[in-house]
Amino acid sequence: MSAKKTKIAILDDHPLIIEGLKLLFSASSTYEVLASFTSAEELFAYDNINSIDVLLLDVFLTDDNGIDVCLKVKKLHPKMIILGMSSQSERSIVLQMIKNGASGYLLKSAGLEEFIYCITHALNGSVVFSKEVQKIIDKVQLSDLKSIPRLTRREKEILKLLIEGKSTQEISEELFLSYLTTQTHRRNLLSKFQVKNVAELVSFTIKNGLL
Amino acid sequence: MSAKKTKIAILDDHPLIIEGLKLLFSASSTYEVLASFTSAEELFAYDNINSIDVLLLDVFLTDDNGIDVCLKVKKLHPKMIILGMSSQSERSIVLQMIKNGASGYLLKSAGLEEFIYCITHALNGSVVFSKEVQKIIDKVQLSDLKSIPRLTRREKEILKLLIEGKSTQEISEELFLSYLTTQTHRRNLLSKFQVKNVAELVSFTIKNGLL
DNA sequence: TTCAAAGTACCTAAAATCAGGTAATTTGTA
DNA sequence: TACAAATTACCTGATTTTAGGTACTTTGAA
Repeated sequence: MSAKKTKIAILDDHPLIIEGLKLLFSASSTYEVLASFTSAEELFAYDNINSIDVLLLDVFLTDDNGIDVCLKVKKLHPKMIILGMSSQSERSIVLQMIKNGASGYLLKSAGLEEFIYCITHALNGSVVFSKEVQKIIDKVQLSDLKSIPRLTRREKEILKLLIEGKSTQEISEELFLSYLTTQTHRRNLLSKFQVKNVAELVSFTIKNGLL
Repeated sequence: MSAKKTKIAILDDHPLIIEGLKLLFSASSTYEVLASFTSAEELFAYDNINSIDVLLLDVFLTDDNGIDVCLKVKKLHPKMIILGMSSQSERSIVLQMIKNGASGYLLKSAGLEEFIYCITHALNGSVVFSKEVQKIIDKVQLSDLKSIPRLTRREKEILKLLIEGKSTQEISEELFLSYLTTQTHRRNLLSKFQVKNVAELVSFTIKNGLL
């Protein structure tokens, strides 16, 4: 009797992680790694994408944003189970992933059994987190209606320069904007992120792997 | 004829990475993974530490700072070849690792062949970098005499609060300091890091995994 | 015990940020 | 094409940061 194995796909830009995961499932009688990708384009170009049961999705990709990828995949393939992964985790990013349709979130530092455990339960329809992630989820913080705001192109540009430590004056010159315009964008950024100064803005942005 | 294999140890708090690396070397006739650790304590407690030829060292450990670990290991075991690894890399952190005795630096996103290649060359006495790291090294930036400064206890406290977006006033109240004292520490931080505002300070600190 | 480093605190003044507005033009898309 | 969103720009004023000093006390290590 040839039981069909659950087909896993991996999207991660770390070949080592991919190898580790492949190894992890190689001995399994219930799971098999169908394919692995190091960029979102590869995934979307994959012609057998409909066969994927579970997608293990790295959230911090070099070219893409895992949160957006998650949403896009879920729109196109609603039945696919997606589990987010990253090395560090910020509460807000985990919640955002769930909001975008992910069935769970794992830290890459999770033990090997945890991976198996989480995948199994996600397939059963649960939303699952690895232990460390669960800890973060559990501590309810005031700060956490704070979802990740959608930024405009201009705002992203300015945010990037702010992170580099540029002043309003310098940003204005670099982008050929009026000092006052830059100030407006700056203010809108603080307001969108619900932070009260640029330090906090920078901190939040980097910790969440945005930009 | 039993040629002695080169003995590799791995210090990384990601079990998956460890598995991936083990797999990578499992087929090799010249290398073998002697041991793996998920914390610096484990490494230092290892009784066969003297047999290690090459240490693959994750720079962003949850409990320890890879840069410090590197220095400590090199002091105790000068002949051990150390290769730094991380997911992202900042020029300054790579340089700091080399300064502390590392023989090279790899991005975890490096291809599998790159790992082998770099280890081989490091054993021959070269200082090696994976491709992506080399790119970063190559672009000489003005900013890069900027080594990572040594901070005092107080400065670390204040830096932490600055990252949280706290103002001078708030920090003073929280630490029971005069407003003017906090201002002095703040100024010293900017000066030590050679940055010109708190945004850049926060950015540099987080990107380098300090604190 | 002695000396350097760390921690504390104060002064002044320029520069930049933050916060509250308003409003015209341009862009993208339904 | 019509409407919403984005981009641009200006005004004012309070608050905070940045930058240059000096100087006394405490702490820790040689």
